[in-house]
Amino acid sequence: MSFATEHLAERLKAAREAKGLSQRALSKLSGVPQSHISKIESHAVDLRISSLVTLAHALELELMLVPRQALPAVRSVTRSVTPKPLPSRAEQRELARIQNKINDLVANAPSAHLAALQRRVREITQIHSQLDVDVLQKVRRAVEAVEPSSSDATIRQAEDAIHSLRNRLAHSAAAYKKPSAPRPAYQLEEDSDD
Amino acid sequence: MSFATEHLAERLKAAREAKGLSQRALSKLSGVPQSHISKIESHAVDLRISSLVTLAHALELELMLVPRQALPAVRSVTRSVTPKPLPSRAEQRELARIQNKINDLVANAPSAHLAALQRRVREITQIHSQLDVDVLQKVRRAVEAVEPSSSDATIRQAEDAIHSLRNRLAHSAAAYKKPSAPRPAYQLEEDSDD
DNA sequence: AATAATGATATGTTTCTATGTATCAAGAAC
DNA sequence: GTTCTTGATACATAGAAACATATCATTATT
Repeated sequence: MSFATEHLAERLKAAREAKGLSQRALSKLSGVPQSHISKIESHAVDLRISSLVTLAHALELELMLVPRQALPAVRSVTRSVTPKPLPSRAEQRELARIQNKINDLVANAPSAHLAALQRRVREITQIHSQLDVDVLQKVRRAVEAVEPSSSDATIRQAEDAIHSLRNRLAHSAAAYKKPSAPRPAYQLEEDSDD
Repeated sequence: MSFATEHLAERLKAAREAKGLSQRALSKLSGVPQSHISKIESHAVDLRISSLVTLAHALELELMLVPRQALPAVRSVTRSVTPKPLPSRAEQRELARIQNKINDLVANAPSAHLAALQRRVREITQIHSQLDVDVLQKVRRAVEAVEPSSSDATIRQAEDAIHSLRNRLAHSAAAYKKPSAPRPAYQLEEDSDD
């Protein structure tokens, strides 16, 4: 339909994919229906700002108005942000199964304890840095072993597994916090487009 | 109404005012109704992207999705863009009168010649850098002296006045093309808000 | 004092987003 | 080969933006 905003939609889509999220996953995360996300990404709608901002925030993006003059510099800065590598399919799968299991547990036998775990797991899926599938499998098995009627020991085991996974992640994630070395001073000259 | 997009509206308003445009002027420039602009600036609507982009473009702004990580750096770049000083009321007035006169002339006696002049004048109002009111007045008188029935000499005079005005502007405007000296390397640390 | 320009508002109509729910074909995983 | 998952698409509905037009009080300008 050409609203001269296609590149925004493209960026949204790229950001979603860079995070390894499906439209449905982003839908859950943002509250925006999957059908709508699809329409947006295929340039079928002239969406409202609130929608765009909602989606952007879910993808850790910020909507900004940038002076034309500053565009080249901003683009250069933006490009310099190192994207996190995507987890493999297998890893995504393990993470999904872990999350599902915990969600079930929370649904069947709610507790502050489990809720905390749930949050932690979500946190992990967000960070989703490099992970061994083996490690993930171990965690998953520990989690899947838990039943609403399980002993505290079983739960503890799963908890510990998740906890150590989280710590490991916190470490490797730190590497991405402050990306590449300080950049050379940028210029504000004119510049060709992307 | 709080759409978490107030700052965008604020930026639009600030940009408009920085250009010395009234809501009606911006309306003409962008095609967006004045009433709508007012609503937008007072956070009364959750506007569509097309509207935002239209207005932004009229104000030489670009709508961008910026990774959270890059926000501080982008802000720093954006801030570094030196805004042009506003022309005084008196200058605005002179410019408006010149423009009106030429518009009338074009309407009454269209010609490629006049159209070119019209474009040039619009260009000047866009650049709107510092100008002596005296100089503007002189130009205005030259322009206002022209009637559809005027001699070529009269028209020539107006033309010359505008031409020299333009050249003078091109000079002083160059000073803003490359703003302040090269900046120090920026950092990508976290940062407080505006 | 009279005039013009400004931003905020009102109304009535048209258009389209946003949402919920559901289906579908293509491809991936088991 | 069957089941899941994916993105695209359909449809009905509610609510809101967009628009044209006009008014109004306030503030500048002459």
